[in-house]
Amino acid sequence: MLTSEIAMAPGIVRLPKSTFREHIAERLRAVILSGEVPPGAPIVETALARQFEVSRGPLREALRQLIEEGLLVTVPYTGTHVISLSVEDVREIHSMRVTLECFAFEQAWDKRDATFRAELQRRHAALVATIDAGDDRASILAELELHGLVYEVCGHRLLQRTWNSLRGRLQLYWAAHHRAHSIRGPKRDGHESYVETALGDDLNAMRAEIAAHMQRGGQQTETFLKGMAQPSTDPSKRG
Amino acid sequence: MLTSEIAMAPGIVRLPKSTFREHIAERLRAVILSGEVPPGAPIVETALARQFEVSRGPLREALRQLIEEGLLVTVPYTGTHVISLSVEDVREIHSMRVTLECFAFEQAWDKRDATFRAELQRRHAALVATIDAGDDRASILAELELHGLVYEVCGHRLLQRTWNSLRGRLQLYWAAHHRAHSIRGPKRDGHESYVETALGDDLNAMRAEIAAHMQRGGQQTETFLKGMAQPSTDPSKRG
DNA sequence: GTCGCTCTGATTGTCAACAATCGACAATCA
DNA sequence: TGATTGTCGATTGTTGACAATCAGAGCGAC
Repeated sequence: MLTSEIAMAPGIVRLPKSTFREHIAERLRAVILSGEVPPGAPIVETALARQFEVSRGPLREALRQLIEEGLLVTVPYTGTHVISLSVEDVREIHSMRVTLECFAFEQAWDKRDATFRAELQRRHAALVATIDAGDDRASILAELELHGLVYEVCGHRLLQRTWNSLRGRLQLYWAAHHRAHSIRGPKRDGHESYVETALGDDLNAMRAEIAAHMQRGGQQTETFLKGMAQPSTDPSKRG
Repeated sequence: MLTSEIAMAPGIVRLPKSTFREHIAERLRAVILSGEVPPGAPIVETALARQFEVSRGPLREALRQLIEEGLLVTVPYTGTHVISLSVEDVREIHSMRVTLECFAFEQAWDKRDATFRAELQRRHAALVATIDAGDDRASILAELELHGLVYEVCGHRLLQRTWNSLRGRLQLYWAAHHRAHSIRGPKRDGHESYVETALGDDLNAMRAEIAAHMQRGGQQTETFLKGMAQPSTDPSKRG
């Protein structure tokens, strides 16, 4: 779904104005989030500019965008590289997910119409399909799609924006996680009760379900990360 | 507190590496958040470049940074301008504040040592002082400082990062708000119970206090915004 | 009067060259 | 031998010029 398409009339959409910066940012984000360019990998402007067949101007702007999104880190006059998340970073991602997703369900609780229910089950089925097929990369995307539904439905743009930012880090972590040990594949789905509760009538139960769900995921990855403690390269500063 | 200063030896600190981009982003953010450049105002690259005495390259990167922070909006080949928040945007900011600040207090609840208590009271006193002095601009900063303490203490870098982003929008709104009608000045402080509860022992009471506090602020501004419904120029898309 | 067209000035997007800085290696000296 | 300093290649930061695009003014046809 292209969010940059602006509806003007039935069947008519304004084509998004294209700049090199946008295309580069999009493609670069894709290869980073897919894990093709692993965490910690250096990003060299001149090489990338040659590869994308553009000059360094628009490339640098694309990099600046990804830096602000929290996917890259740069040191002036020295270099740029893909962030590598520490154990603590991952822990923070999980706790933040609980908070945001509970808030999203609170906002969306009264908006769960028939369309929502059907879409939720459709996405769950899609996730199960990718897991059964053993397609790790697709299952990552499917799981993000499933959890993303409530943010789309709740109608809170600022919340969705925040989730988008968090989703990037989560996806980055999952991709690296899978890349390193591929422990996602064999595991069972674990979203049955999530979907069931989301379709039920108990908001408090949903809050508990989210916390439990994230904690399961957190513990699974916690054991994996033990021992390979790498320093966080995530800048806690603002600019 | 300059976080970029790194202690090396007594009296010796590493000077922060400076680039034009950083300085411009800093100064431009300051004038936007102070309200000197009001919401909706156009940002012309060539004019700004002349003003800052740099070329358009680093200036564009600074703009890109502020765009990603959500302070500016740009349309390719057309122009850039300061965002203007709609009524709905402000409503979202307030609801998000409740969620984040409750989460922050949950994380920080067991870390409220003597230093925290003293600092909280110090910042509250500073806020009261600015209000008594009738200094609207200073009182905005003081209130942000007061609410920011819990984020600093909770030790959750991702949460603090999220708060920083939200704070920018809040500050922008407050500045424009004050600029338009200056209704902040005469009003009483209203943080007594907030501080009192934050120093108490009831986390649930704190949650309720936060919700009530934000709702008060929300209602105050709600009436002000009624009727001057301006369309949101905040891009809900990602990048 | 209104619609559509062209032209124009302004603004942004892109490029290639140049300058500043850094990290690493080699040379030098106590 | 160890530490310090000079040098060099690589990389990023910056610049000014040029190209692409847009919004609106002006004008003519209907």
